[in-house]
Amino acid sequence: MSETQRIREKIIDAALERFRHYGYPKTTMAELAADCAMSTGNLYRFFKGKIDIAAEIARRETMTAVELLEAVLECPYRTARQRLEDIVFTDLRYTYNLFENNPRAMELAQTVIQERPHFQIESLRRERRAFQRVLREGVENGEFIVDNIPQTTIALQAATLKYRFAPLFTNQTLEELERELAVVITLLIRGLVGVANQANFQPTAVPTALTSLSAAE
Amino acid sequence: MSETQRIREKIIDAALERFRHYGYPKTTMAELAADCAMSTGNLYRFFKGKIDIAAEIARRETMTAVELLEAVLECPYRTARQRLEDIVFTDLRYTYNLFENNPRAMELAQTVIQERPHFQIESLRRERRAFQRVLREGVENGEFIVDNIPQTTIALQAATLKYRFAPLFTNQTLEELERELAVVITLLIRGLVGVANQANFQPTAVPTALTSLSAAE
DNA sequence: TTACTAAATATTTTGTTGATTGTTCAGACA
DNA sequence: TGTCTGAACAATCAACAAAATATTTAGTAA
Repeated sequence: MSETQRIREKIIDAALERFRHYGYPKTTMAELAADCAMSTGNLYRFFKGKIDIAAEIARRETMTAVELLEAVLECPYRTARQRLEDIVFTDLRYTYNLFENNPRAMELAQTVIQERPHFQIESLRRERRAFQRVLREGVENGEFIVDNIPQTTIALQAATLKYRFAPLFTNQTLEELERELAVVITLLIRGLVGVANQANFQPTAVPTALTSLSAAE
Repeated sequence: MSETQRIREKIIDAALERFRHYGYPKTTMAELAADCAMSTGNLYRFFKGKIDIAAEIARRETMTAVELLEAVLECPYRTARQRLEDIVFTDLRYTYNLFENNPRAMELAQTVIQERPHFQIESLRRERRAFQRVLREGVENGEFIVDNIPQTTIALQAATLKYRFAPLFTNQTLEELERELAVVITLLIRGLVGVANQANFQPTAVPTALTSLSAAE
């Protein structure tokens, strides 16, 4: 890791700590500089501005979310249907817990999206890759019948929109959201599978937690 | 109509006019009172407060939306599938146009929801009745196979959430949203119809406008 | 030249004040 | 008695100054 990179990490660490404790607006560049034992002006050699520090933190958060999805997809011996369920439930639980046990995270996300509208588009695009991968797998092994994979990927993402920023739309509990999502995903999957696979079709049940989402971080 | 009711209408009319032109916050109770040739204090005999006037206006807007849905559902000789498509596209187009050609409407809606959280729940409940009616019809005539109608109604509503307050989530054009919704609803309907009806299943095409949504009001 | 500081400057936030506005209520009027 | 007014009161807003903060830059040291 380059020296520049190392210093960037130090700044990020300091910001992570302060944003979590005091929130984005109450954290000053002077404080971050002091934490890193450098002058305020020097921060600007590592980040273009304050919002860029927040954007980098938010970006990493979405990256770890996507990595979590990819880890879930690595799990062997699962049908495409199961993988799709894994994705949406993991996604719901991850974002729900993130916003639940870290109230500042929502504020940070909204600030970044407000200042950098492209951020949201990129995050959605990254998440969509996981959907698309599962869809393609399912089509290849004959489990799904889809004529236009990119379009259907977008549709799946749109139909499960509510379960990403759930706390933004509703104050339902995680359990309620999970039960609701199970019905939604049942419908969607029945829409994806071919006639042959509908014979013994069972509704989706709320799966038990796939990964232990520790409260820390 | 009682005299009290008549005066309430007069107040609503004045508020409608002023909210549309100057917005909710810039409209004063004194102005509304003057419009109705009464004292400020007297307004409070007809509405509990300023927000209640806004809430009544918003409630009526949702009522006409629901009435529009019900009118669409009156259209004879349509399959349950077509009716479901009618609902979601009508809904999308109605709300999109409402917020499009009346920028104050969004502000009003958000103010009311903020102050009266129950408002949104009630609106969704009313809209859900239309979904549920179609679902029940579809099940009765064998077109749909649904084991739990209320649950599935909620799921349908959740999956099409994006297409109600669309301008809130995205700056996509109506055409883009329509194309996307067509794919979503195709998936959902394939998830609803029984195996027997999947034989010659065709994707949903974006329907031409069902009703002429005049720009006025 | 490169990495940095510290001061200069631009922008944003905060606090304060007066004015405006929402709401209540004592009393007038019919 | 029931309807309504207008003043009283409370809450909110708007404007502006002061302070805090973000960002830029001139200058220093290695």
